[in-house]
Amino acid sequence: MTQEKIKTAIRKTLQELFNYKTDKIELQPTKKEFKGDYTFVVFPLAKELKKNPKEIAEKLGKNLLKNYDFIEDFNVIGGFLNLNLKDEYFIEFIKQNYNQENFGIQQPDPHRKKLMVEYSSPNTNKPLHLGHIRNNLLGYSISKIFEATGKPVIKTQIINDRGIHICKSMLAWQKFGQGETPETSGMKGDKLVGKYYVEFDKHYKKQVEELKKQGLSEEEAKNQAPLLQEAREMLRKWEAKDPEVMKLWKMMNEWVLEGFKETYRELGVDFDVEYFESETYLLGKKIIEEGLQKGVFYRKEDGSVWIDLSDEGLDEKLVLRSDGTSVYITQDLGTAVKRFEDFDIDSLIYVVGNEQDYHFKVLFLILKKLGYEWADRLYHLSYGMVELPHGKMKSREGTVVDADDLMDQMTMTAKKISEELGKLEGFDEQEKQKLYKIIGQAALKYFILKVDPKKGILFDPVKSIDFNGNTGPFLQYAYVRTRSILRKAGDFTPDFDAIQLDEKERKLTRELERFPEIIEQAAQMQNPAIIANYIYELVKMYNAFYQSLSILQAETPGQKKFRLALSKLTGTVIKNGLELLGIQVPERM
RNA sequence: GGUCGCGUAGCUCAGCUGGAUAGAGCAUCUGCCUUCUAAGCAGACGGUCGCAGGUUCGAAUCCUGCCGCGAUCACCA
Repeated sequence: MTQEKIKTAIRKTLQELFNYKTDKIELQPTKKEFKGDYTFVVFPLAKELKKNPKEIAEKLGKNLLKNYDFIEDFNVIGGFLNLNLKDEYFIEFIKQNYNQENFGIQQPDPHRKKLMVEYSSPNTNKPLHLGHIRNNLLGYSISKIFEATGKPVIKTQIINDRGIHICKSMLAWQKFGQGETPETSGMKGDKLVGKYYVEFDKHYKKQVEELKKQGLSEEEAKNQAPLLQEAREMLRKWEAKDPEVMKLWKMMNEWVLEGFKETYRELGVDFDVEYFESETYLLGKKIIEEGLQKGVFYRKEDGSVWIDLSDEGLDEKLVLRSDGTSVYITQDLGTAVKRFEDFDIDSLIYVVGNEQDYHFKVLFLILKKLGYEWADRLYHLSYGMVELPHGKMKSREGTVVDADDLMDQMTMTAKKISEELGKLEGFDEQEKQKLYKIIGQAALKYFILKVDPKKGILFDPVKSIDFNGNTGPFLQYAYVRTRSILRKAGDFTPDFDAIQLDEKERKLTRELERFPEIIEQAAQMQNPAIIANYIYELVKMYNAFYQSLSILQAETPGQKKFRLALSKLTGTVIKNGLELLGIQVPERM
């Protein structure tokens, strides 16, 4: 990176002047109130060198100015050394990069060990909802971001296609479905199955009420309701591979998966490998055996197996039931190990909501105690819940926002706003439809990804989506303008004459320079919001530049070319940045 | 109750691993479409960074305590 030039210069000079060695030089863009392009803070050095910060800064500045020709000037305020760079420094950077479509984006290096990202991982008893959307967007985006740093990524999910909740929809369908299928009902498969999950709950509640009237306690009634008993029986049969149950299970699972596929496609996310819980739920028992031998676990009198994590500030945790069957964490132990066996990976990110923070803490700790060396390269990308103005989403109470419905709604909103503004008038119907979708998706995705994952989101489906300000469509629009200006200008060659740069041009260039660094940072912190907010900053600067400096009517040809190049690179960064968020960008709008 | 997370403008959020006078958008008000797309730009208004201490040249940022909100503490997943 070009910025490295400055850092290296500072590093060298510090060593020459004070015999002070350091690897990390932190450079920050100079605040607009002060003169300069980059600021180096010398306070931290003052202590170590036992010298007055101002003195250090002055000396450093003088030597930099003397020895490096890209430095124009410097000034010192307190312990801040503000460096003024020559125009050539910025021009050189633009010249090098303006034509690079992949600016900032690296190709995954096949020689590096891979990273696995697990996300989505739905249950097959109901459709995807708003919460899954946040999960999917985060998972997909973080995968893209890592790839852009050169790390190869395997995207995966584990489909929870087994268990009592699945049996509930199956049972309800069997009892009340009258042979209804996605074809006969015209419903999407996941919606149909979800309908019977709700149906189960309705009838179940009724039964519980009746039992309570007969004098049973709440708890007894819930436990003894015939429907639940039947569902449990069905689960037992499933585990015994009863052919009837298996057939039903396979059929309904296929319906759901077909439905998911469609939702994923609409959302623009995908997976490289899929795991199914029905195939992996028995894994992990071997690991328990292993752990018992190593003395990591212990067995209680009733046969259940536990781990004591109290010296880590956690509790005792069950890892195997007294009847020898596995619990959630047993399976997760098993699948984690399996993944490292199946693939050439060195780390694994789980994208899972923050209600499972504790679970993953325990999971990682156990794996560490078992001695897996990769255990400290497991990460939980934890994110906050999405809440609605009315409160929480509850699938049984019908207060969920369905993923498909939401996406449709976004397309409609995009259409409405576009029509009101009279945009897209020259486009034919097919192009329009495509654009509505792209714009609606951008609004939704950006709205969710721009906030820090660990924070909760308040999502108001009607009000919260806007196309002004810090939104997806705003950024798309900015990109489209960079394209339009290049179309007008036609081809140009990069022979920038000696020109003087405007303050806005310098600022924009300085911002562009940061892009590769920002990607690195977003990957490191596992936070796509860093990219989102960076692009927004960039676009604000671009708009200011665009609006107030005439690009095509620049005073000199060199200036015009420079501005065009600046426009082009800005467009590239917007595009690449948005694509890291899984947001498409149109050529025109 | 224990543990974890969050608390920044009326609202929604930034604030990059401690830096200079705290930043956007929405909302409210004022300007700017005959010149590259006004889904835009320029400006005004708006702050005890939950509260109280501490660490230091310097704290929204780190530490401690308290208050508020949320999650979690199952032989559920």
